[in-house]
Amino acid sequence: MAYWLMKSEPIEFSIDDLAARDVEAWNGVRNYQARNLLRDQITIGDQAFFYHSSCPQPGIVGIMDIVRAGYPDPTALDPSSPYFDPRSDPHTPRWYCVDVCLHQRFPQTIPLHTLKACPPLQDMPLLRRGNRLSVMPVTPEQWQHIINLMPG
DNA sequence: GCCAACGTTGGC
DNA sequence: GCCAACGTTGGC
Repeated sequence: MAYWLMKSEPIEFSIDDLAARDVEAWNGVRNYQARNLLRDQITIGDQAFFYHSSCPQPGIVGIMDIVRAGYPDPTALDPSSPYFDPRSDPHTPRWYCVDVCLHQRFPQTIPLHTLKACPPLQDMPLLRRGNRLSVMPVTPEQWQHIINLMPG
């Protein structure tokens, strides 16, 4: 049982979009470091924070359950997909995805500036300068600290 | 829209 | 294998 944080631009895919689905493939990740996590580390029963990036209020908006471990990302092989990678080979998959479902939508966003103000969270990759990882690990301590930031 | 930071590409 | 150029990310 491990914890993660996954970013999405809400203009592309938001927590509202996820709430409308039973299960959603978290696909389109095209970064090798994130790919390795999706392929090798993230598994059924793990949980992940849903993070909204590149938007008016960047921050954590809810929790997802991982319901299927890493498998080859079909969008990489689909010429009609915006995530199509012409160099992908079906026999040696380059990109991976996992399936997620919504566990909880927070009543309000935990904004990035709130996370930045928490000393126990300063080691999160999310808060490192220039960080660009869209899938990253969260320690149990960080996870609990963030949960405790929610009112109620 | 700006720009810093970073990953990827490709020439050599 | 180096490294400059380029494209992308993402906060502000």
